[in-house]
Amino acid sequence: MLLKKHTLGSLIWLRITRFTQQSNLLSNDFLKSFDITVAQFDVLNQISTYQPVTQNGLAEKVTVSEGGISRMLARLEKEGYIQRKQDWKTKWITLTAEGEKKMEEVFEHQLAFQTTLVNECLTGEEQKTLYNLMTKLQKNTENKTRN
Amino acid sequence: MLLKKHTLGSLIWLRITRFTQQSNLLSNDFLKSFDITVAQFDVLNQISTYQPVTQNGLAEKVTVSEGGISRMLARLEKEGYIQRKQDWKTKWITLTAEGEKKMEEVFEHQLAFQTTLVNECLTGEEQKTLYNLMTKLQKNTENKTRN
DNA sequence: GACTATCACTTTACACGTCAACTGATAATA
DNA sequence: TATTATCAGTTGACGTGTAAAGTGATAGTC
Repeated sequence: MLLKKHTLGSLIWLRITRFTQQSNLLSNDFLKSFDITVAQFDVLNQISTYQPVTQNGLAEKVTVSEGGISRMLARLEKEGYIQRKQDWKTKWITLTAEGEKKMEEVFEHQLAFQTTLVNECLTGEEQKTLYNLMTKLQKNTENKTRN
Repeated sequence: MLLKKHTLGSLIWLRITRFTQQSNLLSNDFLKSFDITVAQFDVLNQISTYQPVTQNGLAEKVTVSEGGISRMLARLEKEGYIQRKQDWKTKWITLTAEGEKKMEEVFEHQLAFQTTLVNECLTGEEQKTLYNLMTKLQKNTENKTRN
């Protein structure tokens, strides 16, 4: 019996997986000069946007487990980028002055880096299309995760 | 001064990152019943397609570092799914009978799982478009990695 | 006031990824 | 033969993800 080796869906999945892996490599390499990783940038960026925010809320924003965000924040706190204030049962996260400064320093470069990677190979129209399709796909997947 | 918070490129990047993370969660959860992870499936699948293959070759196929593939294969060998045969300077990787059996058992289910995730939210036409755009993007990124 | 529940977070054990330093097999040369 | 280079893979230190068990603060109930 002849078995199907792949479908359009599985090919898409493969491309996305490889892209993510490779683009993280590039980003980490780039961010090394700022002494920060792409995961740390992602978290700091979300805090900067949504602060003050609880750990739970942050975990949801960056799609990471509670345990994962706990460890990440411990590191960022040790580095002096963020602070946690216990209030009632929850801890509220904010950037420290040093964290704000770091983000100011890094943000535009990382944004330019990501933007260039896409601009180099896709037209504006193509980017809009890709964004719409990826949004559909991601939202569908997100809904399934909530169960 | 008003700073730009994001570009189409960075929004795409975010969607892709979140999708990857969430879809890996779902896949791992699904594959748990087969006692295998999505990373292991990916590697076994590549071996099954390209065997016999060297560790170097395999590392490139799955976009993982030499060290990473070495550890992964050590695990898979311990589980009895693959074997490594030293020949000259290189080690050639093949699936064992048990590995073949595992893949036969898992493959179609994982393929169906991935396919469904995409079919649920995108039309055939949209899938073709997404595949083409992701291919462009991934290839562009891949080229940059080679330097 | 003591018991229990619950929420928010932490910790542990482990998978999987990186880089950089190391090892082992072969080849090439003095 | 001894020295050195090189290629292929391994290992160590560490970042980041998970699940599941543990902890500490608060609330509700007997």
